[in-house]
Amino acid sequence: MPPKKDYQKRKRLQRTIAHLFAEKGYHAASMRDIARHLHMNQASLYYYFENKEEILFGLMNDAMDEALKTLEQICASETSPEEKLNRILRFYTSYYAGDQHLLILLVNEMDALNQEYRDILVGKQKRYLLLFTSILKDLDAQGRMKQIPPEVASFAFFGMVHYTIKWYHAEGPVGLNELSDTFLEIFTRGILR
Amino acid sequence: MPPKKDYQKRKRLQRTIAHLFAEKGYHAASMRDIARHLHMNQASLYYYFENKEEILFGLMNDAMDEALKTLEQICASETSPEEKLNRILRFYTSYYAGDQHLLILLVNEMDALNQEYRDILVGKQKRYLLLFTSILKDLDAQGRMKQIPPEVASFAFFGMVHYTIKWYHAEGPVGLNELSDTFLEIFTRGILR
DNA sequence: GTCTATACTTTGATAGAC
DNA sequence: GTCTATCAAAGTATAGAC
Repeated sequence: MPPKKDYQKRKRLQRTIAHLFAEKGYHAASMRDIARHLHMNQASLYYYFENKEEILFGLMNDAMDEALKTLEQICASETSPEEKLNRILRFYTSYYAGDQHLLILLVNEMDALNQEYRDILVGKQKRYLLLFTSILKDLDAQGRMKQIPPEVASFAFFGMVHYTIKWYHAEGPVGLNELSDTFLEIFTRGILR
Repeated sequence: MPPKKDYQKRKRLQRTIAHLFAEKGYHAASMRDIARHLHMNQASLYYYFENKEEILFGLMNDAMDEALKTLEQICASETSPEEKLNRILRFYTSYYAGDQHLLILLVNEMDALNQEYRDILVGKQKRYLLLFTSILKDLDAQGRMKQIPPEVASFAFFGMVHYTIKWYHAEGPVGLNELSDTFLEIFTRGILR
């Protein structure tokens, strides 16, 4: 199947759909909902997209690629492991200044995809995890880290950060910088004096 | 609408349905799927349950009540804040020895419920958060805690723990006790020496 | 209590005019 | 490119026999 025309508009539509998918959930948002949201006819959607699942995959895949690219840049940079963690946290919190919906999709909607699509994203997630864990192993090689399974520590980090989609609002009392700093403190040094 | 009879069987059916909802997701699991899974006719489900949504709410509400009860007991006990955190972690990891599906539903499927149902559960979640945060404030009153917004710390904790549903398997290399201990260490003291 | 049969709604997707 | 009209499939739920 040849790629559809009008990439500009396609991208623009995708971004709006991301909001809808994130707010209502992929399954709960029907193609009619989407069309209404875009002020366009339902049938017209099929000019830009193959089908509903392809929309979701496109969104998640692009978001995953961008996250991977960012993490790769951070890992390749000549800075301390702690500064790398700091930059990763800044990247995550930047989602909330801009488009947190993509993070919501990545966390919530993996199961909505078919096997083929899911395999692709899971593969990229594994690379992502590996890259992150390598930072912790650098810390460990410097003798700075406790005897903690690096994977458990990685998942603890992701859990802490990804869970923000369930409670954090950038308009609330906690600012983005404070959030980021607090997470770094908790993860590296804990909550106790 | 009067409550249905045969509570024993209803409970038994509910438990199986919890597995299906957790594995496929609430929306993706149809009443036909459920019936097939239970080796029973689709129509027969409506003898035990009012409708599909009531099944999910019943499961989540029971799970939430049990979690609240446990947390209340822990908070009321005469032990140190750290021991309380330890017991809470043990309670969470016990989900994985037994029925992690309920935790998955609580984390994933809140949006699937209608406003009325959701309000009930959100109310209980808020009580849960308040109780947990009170433990951190006890620590703070003892002067043992860093200058960290208690709510952010609470959510960091829940994030770390709830995220296990995305990656942890009790059959894997990391045992339940090790998981629990590691989480307590990371949360209270961090990953660095 | 469990079944067959079916009503009714919503869904994703397509055909074809313009 | 966008629309109207429509389809087949799948969804939840109910009626009523046994």
